[in-house]
Amino acid sequence: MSAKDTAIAGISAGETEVVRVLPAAGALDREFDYLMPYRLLPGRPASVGDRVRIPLGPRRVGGWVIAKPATPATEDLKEVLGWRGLGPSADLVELSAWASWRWAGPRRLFLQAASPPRIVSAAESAREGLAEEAPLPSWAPEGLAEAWEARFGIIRVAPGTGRLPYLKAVLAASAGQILVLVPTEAGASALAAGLRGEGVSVALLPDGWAMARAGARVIVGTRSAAWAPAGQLGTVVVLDCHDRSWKETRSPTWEVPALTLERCRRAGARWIGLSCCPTLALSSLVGVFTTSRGSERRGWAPLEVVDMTEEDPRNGIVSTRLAAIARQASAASPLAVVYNLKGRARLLGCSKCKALARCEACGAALVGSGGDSLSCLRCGLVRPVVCGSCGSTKLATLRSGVTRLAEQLALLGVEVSEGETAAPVMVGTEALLHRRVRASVVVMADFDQELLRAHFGAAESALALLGRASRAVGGRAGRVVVQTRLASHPVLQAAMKADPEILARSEEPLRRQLALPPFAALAMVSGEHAEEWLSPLGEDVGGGRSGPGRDGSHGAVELSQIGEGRLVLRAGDTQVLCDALASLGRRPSGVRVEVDPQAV
DNA sequence: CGGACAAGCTGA
DNA sequence: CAGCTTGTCCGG
Repeated sequence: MSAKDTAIAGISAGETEVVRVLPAAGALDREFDYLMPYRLLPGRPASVGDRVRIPLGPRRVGGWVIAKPATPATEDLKEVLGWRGLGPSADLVELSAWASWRWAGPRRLFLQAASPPRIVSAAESAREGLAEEAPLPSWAPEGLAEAWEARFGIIRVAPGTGRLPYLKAVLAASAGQILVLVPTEAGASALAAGLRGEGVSVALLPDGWAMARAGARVIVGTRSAAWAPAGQLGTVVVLDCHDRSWKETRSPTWEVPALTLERCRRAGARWIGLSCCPTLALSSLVGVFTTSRGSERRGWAPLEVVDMTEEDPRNGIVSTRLAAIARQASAASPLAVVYNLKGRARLLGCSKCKALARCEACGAALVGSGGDSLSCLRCGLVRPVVCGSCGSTKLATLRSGVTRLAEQLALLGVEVSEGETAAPVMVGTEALLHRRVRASVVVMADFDQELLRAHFGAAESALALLGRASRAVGGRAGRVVVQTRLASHPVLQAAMKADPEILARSEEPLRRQLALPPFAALAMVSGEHAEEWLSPLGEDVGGGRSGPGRDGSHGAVELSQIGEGRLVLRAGDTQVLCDALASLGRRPSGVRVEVDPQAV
């Protein structure tokens, strides 16, 4: 008998508990019951969320305790092999089940996101006295009082509005822990540093997992931090809650705003989103509270529209206006030119027979790779510059890439850097704006590419991009120049008048008419056996015929084919959509489901 | 998922 | 009929 055999809180020596475990291995989304021997426990009973190692058939795999059933599923139970540290708290284990329904994905992936990056045996004991709720201070910045009162709210702020005042006011008033989610890692660590400077204890995820679990007052992180351990969650703040990076692009395609809203509902916590251009989808879930017209106007940079329909076509992408702006740029007043096509020449055509330069192997467009060869970005084929149809060696650039643009600007005699943030003139893709570039002027070289994207969220993304550009130039103090053939597009009107509502008003009827979110819930299902897997939902796939469920339990869903092996499932709301997906049996590997797809 | 095992195919 | 592939089922 070792010292460990003495009784521990909740269990006496010799007794064992039954734990229900979800294995971490593979695509096995099933749970199994085991005996948890007390000798393996860390001086307390097993908790829901604990990580354990279990025998599964001939294998030994990791897993999570997801319940402690009073009566096991079978008589004959095997023993847990070992206790492997703390995992998600019980409320997050429950939330993982919800997320698995909501985004039709395996639960283990959500539990993984909610687990510490390394084994944590015990939460650090730095627990502070948790704050009580206090009234919002009188100096709280605009919009916060209304959102605070509503408990769930988006505050529509101008681009580049300082976040620290909002966070300090939340810190003064919020009970419990405050979870702050920032779109980029750089932004998260900068914010954590800023708050620490104010003397606040901050856990920066993922490394600060144990500290968050131990009760840090503020938890800061990026997407996966939505799953941060916070036993006493008081408020969640999502910065730039419209940002596309809040959506996980790999399946399951969960997203931070919807997940944290559900988390707050369950925890009785507040949810505050900050955004310069709230999306329709999110505005349909939470109220939007505006700030004054004056402060919004100060944050949006003056917008200059260069109408490319009036431009000499021989100038290509470098309009007379862009050339003039580039010549004026200096180290003290830098220019950033944003162009979303990489490389040198993205679309080539034969000057003689007008045929497009396409890859013989796969049919994709061939791009110029600098010297005297063409290459295919899809399959990697490289071949000399010769027209595939007539053999001519004279090809014309129909659409040039960012490198070509940089070369053209350099011809004007200005110092140009590509992708860097150094020279008076910087040329790069959208990524340039993500890197917190400082510029006096930002030129969007071909904004029509953003406006004309075939996705229903294209216009909203385009406005978000202008918001980012406004932030880069410091709002009113700078300038954003847009080259376009769609000079009166509502996105441009909205940015020009510093009023995102203008875009919302034009988008809403379109979305309603086309039954797109937020007026319908969509899921894209793709892969070889997609149609077969979906067949219980309706007979006719392809014609867009609706097929109510056999038992009628999940209401009407509609299935339509949008491409080779790509189907869209449409329902009146998320509940109906997710119930329909959940009613289907095990998904064959290779069938991919994307709930709330961006691109339809 | 990954292993176990059964059923089906092949070649001598 | 051994040896191999392919498919289906199971795990507590």
